[in-house]
Amino acid sequence: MAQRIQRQTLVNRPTIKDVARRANVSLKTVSRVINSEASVREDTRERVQRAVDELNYAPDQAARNLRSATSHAIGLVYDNPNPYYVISVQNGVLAACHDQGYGLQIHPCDSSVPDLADELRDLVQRTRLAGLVLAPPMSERMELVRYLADNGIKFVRIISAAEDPNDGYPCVYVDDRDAAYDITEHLIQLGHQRIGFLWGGAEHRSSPERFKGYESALKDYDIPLDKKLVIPGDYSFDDGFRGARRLFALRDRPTAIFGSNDEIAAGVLAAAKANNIEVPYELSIAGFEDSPFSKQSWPALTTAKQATEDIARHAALRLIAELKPSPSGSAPVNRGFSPQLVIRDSTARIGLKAKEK
Amino acid sequence: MAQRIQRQTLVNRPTIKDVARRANVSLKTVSRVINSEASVREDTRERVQRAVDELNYAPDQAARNLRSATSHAIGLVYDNPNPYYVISVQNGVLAACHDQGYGLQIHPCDSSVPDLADELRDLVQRTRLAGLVLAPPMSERMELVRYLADNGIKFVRIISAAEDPNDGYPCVYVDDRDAAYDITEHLIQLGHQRIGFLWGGAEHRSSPERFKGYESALKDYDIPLDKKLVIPGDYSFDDGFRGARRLFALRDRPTAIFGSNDEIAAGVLAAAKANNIEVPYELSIAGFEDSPFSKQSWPALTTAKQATEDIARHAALRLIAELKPSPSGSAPVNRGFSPQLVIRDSTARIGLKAKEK
DNA sequence: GACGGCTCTGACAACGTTGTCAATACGCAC
DNA sequence: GTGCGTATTGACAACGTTGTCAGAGCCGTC
Repeated sequence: MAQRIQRQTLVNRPTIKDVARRANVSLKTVSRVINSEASVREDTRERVQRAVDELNYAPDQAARNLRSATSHAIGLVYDNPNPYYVISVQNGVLAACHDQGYGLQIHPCDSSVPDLADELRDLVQRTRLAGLVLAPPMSERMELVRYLADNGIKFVRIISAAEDPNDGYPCVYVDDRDAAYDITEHLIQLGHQRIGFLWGGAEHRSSPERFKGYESALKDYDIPLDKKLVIPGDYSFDDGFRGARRLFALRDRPTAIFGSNDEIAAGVLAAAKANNIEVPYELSIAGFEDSPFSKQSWPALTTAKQATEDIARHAALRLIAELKPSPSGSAPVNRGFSPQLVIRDSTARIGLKAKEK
Repeated sequence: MAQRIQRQTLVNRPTIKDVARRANVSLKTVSRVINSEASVREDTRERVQRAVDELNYAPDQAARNLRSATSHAIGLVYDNPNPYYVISVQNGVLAACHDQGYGLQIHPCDSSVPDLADELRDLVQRTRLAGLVLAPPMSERMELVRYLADNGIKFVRIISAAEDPNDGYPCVYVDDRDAAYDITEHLIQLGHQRIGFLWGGAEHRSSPERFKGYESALKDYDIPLDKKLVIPGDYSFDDGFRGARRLFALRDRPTAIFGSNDEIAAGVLAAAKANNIEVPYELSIAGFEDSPFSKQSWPALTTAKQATEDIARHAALRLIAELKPSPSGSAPVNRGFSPQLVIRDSTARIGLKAKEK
């Protein structure tokens, strides 16, 4: 006589019904308390809350998502080869979700596929997502953004822009231009006049933004822009390596190179070593992003620190605020972030010798 | 019978009811087809499938999870400071989930909190997860594993072990010992006799496993183990840096250092540079893991390549197989993976000069 | 004391799916 | 033709929650 194993103890968790019975109210009232709706008498609310606490009740997400018009889960859409960036974004969004009692569906994707828009719409429908957080570069493809908006899909973009774009679509914006200006200015103030610039991927809006910062700092210091010092490429180590080699081959070599992100800068560093160029004494190198490895390379990289996790958290909070019927009447507002210059050992005054430092 | 072709909008996606009407069968039959249950006549199945395709129907996850005893979502639990590792694991698990029509809930956590077990149980209950994939080090904490099992929570562990532990709890295991042996042997065959070893975090079972591989290779080649060459530490750049400095301070310096992962090895590399020790000619360095930056450091790191994404994918497939009532009757089986030695430029024959290479 | 307009509460249906169980159809042996 | 076992199908309830709407209680006004 085999004793049949009981259904998992998992099943025995308390439901809204148990809470209602214990607090001696109806299901609906408990629901109201949980969702902090108005019009529940204070003493009733307390009684229900006590029952909730005693039973350690938590609403069932599946049931909630099924029934309510607006679900309690959002999606995070990204296509970024940089794990440091992705993890930071995930953690920021997760923190916001946890705070607000929302679930999170991560969705890495290939931004180059033609039917990405449909893919995202399907994702939202299938998993009943209340909205999406879009990371670059998807967040910057306007035809995609418009399609989503037209299909009634709520979202918040994380984008690169010097100021609030005010294009009618919600976002959190990062002022890459300003930070790139700071980096370039830092190099100029160290005495560098010939500063190479390695572009990031053209599909990211941050790339032209960073270039604009570079360009504008040069202009402010009356340094002519030499197009031979500006190399297109991708946000990758390999393109940093290749770009640096092209710059090294110039008759009039740059004394400093600004890589559009830390990976590019790491590539430049490797190329310098391969060519026996001593960093920072013969060549200053700056990156952008403040990845952990910018601290760990040798020498440690001068860079611009993005508060990626914070940015992502705010994007998610912005989205969730958008989703909830605003009780205070104040509409959520776009917010801007400015990366901060971080000076480390890969940049030095031009002509300085090792011993003098 | 008038057929209404409706444009699929967010509010109006097709339900199982629409499919049933179109295929002229009952709801239940459609459900059976979707879940590929037995006992549906072939022509009925085809008719339903056609309707599904035509309507582009996809089951609603929320409703499905709510109703069915076994939900269609699993969780991924990790606590790892290495973004490369985490992203690989995520992508592997996601691939499996996508394949099998499962949802994924990621759950980064702090493995040092005392009530982690309760946290995970709550997570499973609240989000109705059908099971968990546990990454190290949580996967290797037996009291946690037992607690989960006792509470009827299904899981599959990703663990470090030389062979199937056969401890009754399902896993996918990685033979770190064997790979560490290979790395050590590679160094020995290059002529190194004094090989430093930097431990990884003690809470990871991979750490002693890798040490055992090191130990056993030395023994096989009759090289006495010098305890002064073995330094405890964490899987971090900083501990690699500090450990290397301690080794450099020894009267009889090692000619090679085996760092338990690539980050440690990167720390060793930085320390070598800080001490003007030329790699690989004065010092060979090996890592473990094959992170992208092992290719990008200078010189590129000799390491062991773990097929992390594949491992994670199999762990998830193993879990899902466990969850489904096995139709073929074959119980899912634990599977082992062996990292492969990857020789790059950070290791060289002892005494070799730069020019000779 | 009837009434209107609040505030608060509850009964009930509904969301889209799967589990249970009964009903029907079919094939085959007698 | 009858009976029986198996294959296939469908009706209905149920999962746990929220939306709708109506009801109950209270207060102040005429």
